[in-house]
Amino acid sequence: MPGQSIDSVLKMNIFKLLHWFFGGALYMQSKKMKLADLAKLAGVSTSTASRALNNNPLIKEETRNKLQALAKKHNFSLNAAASRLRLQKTNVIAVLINFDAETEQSIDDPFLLKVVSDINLAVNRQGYELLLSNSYMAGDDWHGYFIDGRRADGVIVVGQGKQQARIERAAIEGTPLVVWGDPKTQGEYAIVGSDNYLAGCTATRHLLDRGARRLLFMGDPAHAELAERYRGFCDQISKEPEASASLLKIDITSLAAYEVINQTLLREGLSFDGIFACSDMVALGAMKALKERYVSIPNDVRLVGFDDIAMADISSPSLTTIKQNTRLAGQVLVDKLLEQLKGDKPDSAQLDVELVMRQSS
Amino acid sequence: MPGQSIDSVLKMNIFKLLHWFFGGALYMQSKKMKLADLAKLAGVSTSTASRALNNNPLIKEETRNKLQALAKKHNFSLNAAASRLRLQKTNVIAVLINFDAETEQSIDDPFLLKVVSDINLAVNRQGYELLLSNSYMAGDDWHGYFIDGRRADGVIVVGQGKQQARIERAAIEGTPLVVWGDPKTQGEYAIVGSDNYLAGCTATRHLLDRGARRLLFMGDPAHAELAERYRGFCDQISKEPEASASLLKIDITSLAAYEVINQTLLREGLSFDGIFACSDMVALGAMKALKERYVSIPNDVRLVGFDDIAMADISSPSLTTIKQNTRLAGQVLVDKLLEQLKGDKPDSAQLDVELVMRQSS
DNA sequence: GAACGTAATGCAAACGTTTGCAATAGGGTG
DNA sequence: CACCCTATTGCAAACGTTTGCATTACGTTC
Repeated sequence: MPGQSIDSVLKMNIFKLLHWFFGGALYMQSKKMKLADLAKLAGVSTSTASRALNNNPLIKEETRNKLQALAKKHNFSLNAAASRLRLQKTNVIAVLINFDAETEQSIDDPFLLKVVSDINLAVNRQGYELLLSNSYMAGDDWHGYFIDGRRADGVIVVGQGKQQARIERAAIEGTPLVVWGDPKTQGEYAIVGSDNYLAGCTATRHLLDRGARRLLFMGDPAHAELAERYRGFCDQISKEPEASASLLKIDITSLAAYEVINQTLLREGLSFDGIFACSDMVALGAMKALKERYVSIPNDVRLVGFDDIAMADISSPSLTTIKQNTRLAGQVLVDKLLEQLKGDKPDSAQLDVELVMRQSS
Repeated sequence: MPGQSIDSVLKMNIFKLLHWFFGGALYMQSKKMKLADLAKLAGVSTSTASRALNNNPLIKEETRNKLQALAKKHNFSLNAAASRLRLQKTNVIAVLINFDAETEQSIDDPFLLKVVSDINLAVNRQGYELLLSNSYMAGDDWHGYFIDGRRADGVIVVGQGKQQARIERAAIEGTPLVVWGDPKTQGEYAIVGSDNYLAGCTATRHLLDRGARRLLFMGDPAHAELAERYRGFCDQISKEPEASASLLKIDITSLAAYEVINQTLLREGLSFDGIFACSDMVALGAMKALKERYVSIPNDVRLVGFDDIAMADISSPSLTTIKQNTRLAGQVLVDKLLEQLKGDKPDSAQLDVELVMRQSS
């Protein structure tokens, strides 16, 4: 009958469709192969398979190679969740961007992002993975969230912040922990950072050497790192009889810097001839304000920044600045964290900085 | 006897020591409390405890509150590894920074970092965590590594790259996947990105409107996104009879831009009066070279960038640019990924761009 | 008071690894 | 051939959750 023939055509197509579906598209996500399956395929026990994949010398090299080849052939990967559960170890390092109660806001300082990026490299080089987190996710109980929660084996905190209670608490509770911040701060935890005092001295001395006498510090000494830079700044100025200093306390953004320089110029005219900015972004904000009012850099005002972000080299005039070695920082941060995972209690570390002289001074 | 008394004193001290040791310092890292312990404390079964903490309405509200309070009191957190194993779900989204076989090198374009940062926000807002990864860790078999390996539930790829084989493969193998790139590219996967063609048109039209006639495009059309921008560029120029165009094919770095402009000026003099740079970093590199040779911006050369990074506003002259909405991009990327986790197959999405007019044009 | 319905809770299996210990194989020695 | 030694492999338990199903408690209805 005609009806039947149509029916069977339909059926055939449906079959084809199903075949394609299950044999093709869905085949890919068919039951994920587990270690036991791999073992069966190789004709060994799961224990042998496990050891073989982990390169355990207990297993004959021949067997090991065979299993590793088989695993590669079948795109087999171990279930990390299961491993972590069994081993009580995650092979993950959490990086915690630490902001002060700021409204949920993404990072805009390129320097911090660079630090994260360099930490990422160092973490990978050690065979760990990187969980990018922030106070929003981790809440206040960092130890509970990361360590007890088996989300990471240790934590790197980027940004000391103004209040260090949560860091201190996590450290006391036994969280393997390293902080990027001011290494002179005393606490229960290891801190890696530049020698901010020395850097402050160097930058200021450089300004003085260039003939500046009425100096400005732009930044907020409430931050531990900036406090050190400011201390170096003040110390150097006190050594120079004719030099005077003042402090422009601002948020660490280029916008704040731009505005405060504008206001200062309006109010007092050109009451300074040298600026030590606490970051390159601040320096560049200041530079913009100065240029708009036709203040010549470096003739009228010498300008030194901090960080050596990419823009420091591109701005015009290019920006003299203190270079922080983020690459090394990432390395050291991770090394110190891994030491803690081994049970040691590493000290804080000061990294050398470097004055990069460019046109702005 | 005297001997005994000494003995007992010793013993007492040892006891004290042990007490301090286990009751004090080590107490902190004493056996991590597990769900069963919490349940015992509350006098319920582990199943009830589990359900209570997960707010399962099967459990009486009173019991739920009690358990949640108890958990908070004891800083209890569920073992994520165990949950993930049992649930076959990680609640993690991997973000994969995709570079082209470049030597192990950290990102330096602030724009990409901004994208990552905005993705991070969006991911968190959905209650997921963010695994920051790269091709170095993930190898070629992304599906195996992330999905089968139960490291993440889905992947967001930042940077389409020049070769898309690995992306395609992962998509075919069923990886929930979204890419930040050129949404016009056809493929097995959803792509989110700006409308680069339109953006190219807008930027170029703007240059033409400002009177530029001999235009330069700086960038490498081998990248899908840049190809679209270039296409828009060419289309607009072809509509303007007297306008001419040329292409400076360079890496997307400010340094490359600086050098190529320098060379061009040396070789040909000022052979152009308008530049469309494929990124702000490129634009700023070009700007530096121009300023050093006293080419006036925007009088002699009008300059338009792309991205609207923070620096665009601070440079002087400030940089006219095409703003990409990274905030929204993060949101959309995550939304589309979550759709896939639900089983849907979302389409690519084009985001609107905006011409931000500043002094450079 | 038996039967039933509903709300709340408990039991036990399962997720996929890793590893201490037991077991086996194979080869050399007395 | 019995014995032992070593090199290799297998067995089974454990890691800490979640959840289908069974069970209990308790009030209601006939």
